[in-house]
Amino acid sequence: MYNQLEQYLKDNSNINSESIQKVTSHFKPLKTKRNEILCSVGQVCKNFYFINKGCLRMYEIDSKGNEATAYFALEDQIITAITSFVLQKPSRDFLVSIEPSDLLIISRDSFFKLVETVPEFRDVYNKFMEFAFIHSQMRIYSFLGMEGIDKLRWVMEHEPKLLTRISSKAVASYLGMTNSTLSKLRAQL
Amino acid sequence: MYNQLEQYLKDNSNINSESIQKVTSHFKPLKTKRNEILCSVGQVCKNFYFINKGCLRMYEIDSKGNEATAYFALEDQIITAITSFVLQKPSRDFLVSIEPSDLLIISRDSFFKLVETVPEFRDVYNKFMEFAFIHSQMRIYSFLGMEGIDKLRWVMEHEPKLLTRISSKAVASYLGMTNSTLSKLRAQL
DNA sequence: TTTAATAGTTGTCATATGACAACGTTTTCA
DNA sequence: TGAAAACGTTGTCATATGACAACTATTAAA
Repeated sequence: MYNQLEQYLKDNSNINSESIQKVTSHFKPLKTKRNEILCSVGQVCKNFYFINKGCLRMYEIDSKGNEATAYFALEDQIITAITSFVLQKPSRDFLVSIEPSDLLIISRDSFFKLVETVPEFRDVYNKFMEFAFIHSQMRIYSFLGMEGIDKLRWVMEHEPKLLTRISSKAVASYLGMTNSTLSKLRAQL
Repeated sequence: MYNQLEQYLKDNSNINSESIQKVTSHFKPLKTKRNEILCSVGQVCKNFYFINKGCLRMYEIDSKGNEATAYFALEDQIITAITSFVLQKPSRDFLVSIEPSDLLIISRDSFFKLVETVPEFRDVYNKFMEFAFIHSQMRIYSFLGMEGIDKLRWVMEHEPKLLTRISSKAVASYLGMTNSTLSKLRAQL
């Protein structure tokens, strides 16, 4: 149940067994179906998730009704509706399972209590933030001024799993294009 | 000299006078001209900056020779070529002054020593990361699938200073469009 | 101050992409 | 299993934006 999370903690800090025990004890298993909403627009996000199996997606719906995906998280990754989780303001995003998923869930209170009391867990959080930021920068850069075909190639190179596993529609919303455009670009390759 | 930095530290943590003293003592003043390069592509970024006066810009040049601006930092903000600074890999970005600027500079070694030894400074760093990430998310979202005119309106609403202070060319590279397009959009308003 | 370089504006034209629709395929769930 | 919904593909057409160029305005440097 906690093997993957333990490995994640070890990979991202110099954490010892005792602290691992302390940290993992605050995570509870949660099974979701496909398309289950973990955080909805307007809600204040109260939880943080580790993915044992499955896939979550964070996205918003803009003023024209179009979806824009911020990111996807697969196995052995952590995710939350970060802006809302951090600032405790109503979320502009949906956090949704796009596959039936086995998750580990921790409340915000427990999460930040651990951040304060377990230095290694604080390191894990900071690394997560750094990674999230760096990933986000890569996308801004990579996508600004890039043509559709190049965005597609970028994802093929950097996040190929997305293309095999996730619906074209969702990938298109991640690339900032319509699904019909993505379909035509795929045909061009 | 250190008034603004002190205020910044106070605004972003519950730091006491002693720690303020300890932190600020590691920052050294640095005056730059216009268009001075603080970190170049290929360099590993070794410093972190606080801006007393002036403006810095972080950008990259893509494979087609087009500039893409990640962000601008004005007075009372901190900035570095973050990805390189964090990962200590050669930077893909330029960090450049776009005005003559009065900066405070701290080396990466001192910076992370402070992060480890001064809990309040660690908080400041984490807040910076959180802010940087959240800002970056806002842009990804806001710009994905948005038309040029709406991106321009977004900046007018969220970062109006950029439009009055920074060259159109640089703003265009921040919005992911050419300067001629930006110019035409401005005429439309 | 003068000259050169840079930046901004505007026009024309080509093109990538969105909007929409038609259609076939796959998935869902009763 | 069968019906309905969702998804993916492909076509047509309209349009926003890039590329390029010509010109003006502004800024920098000698």
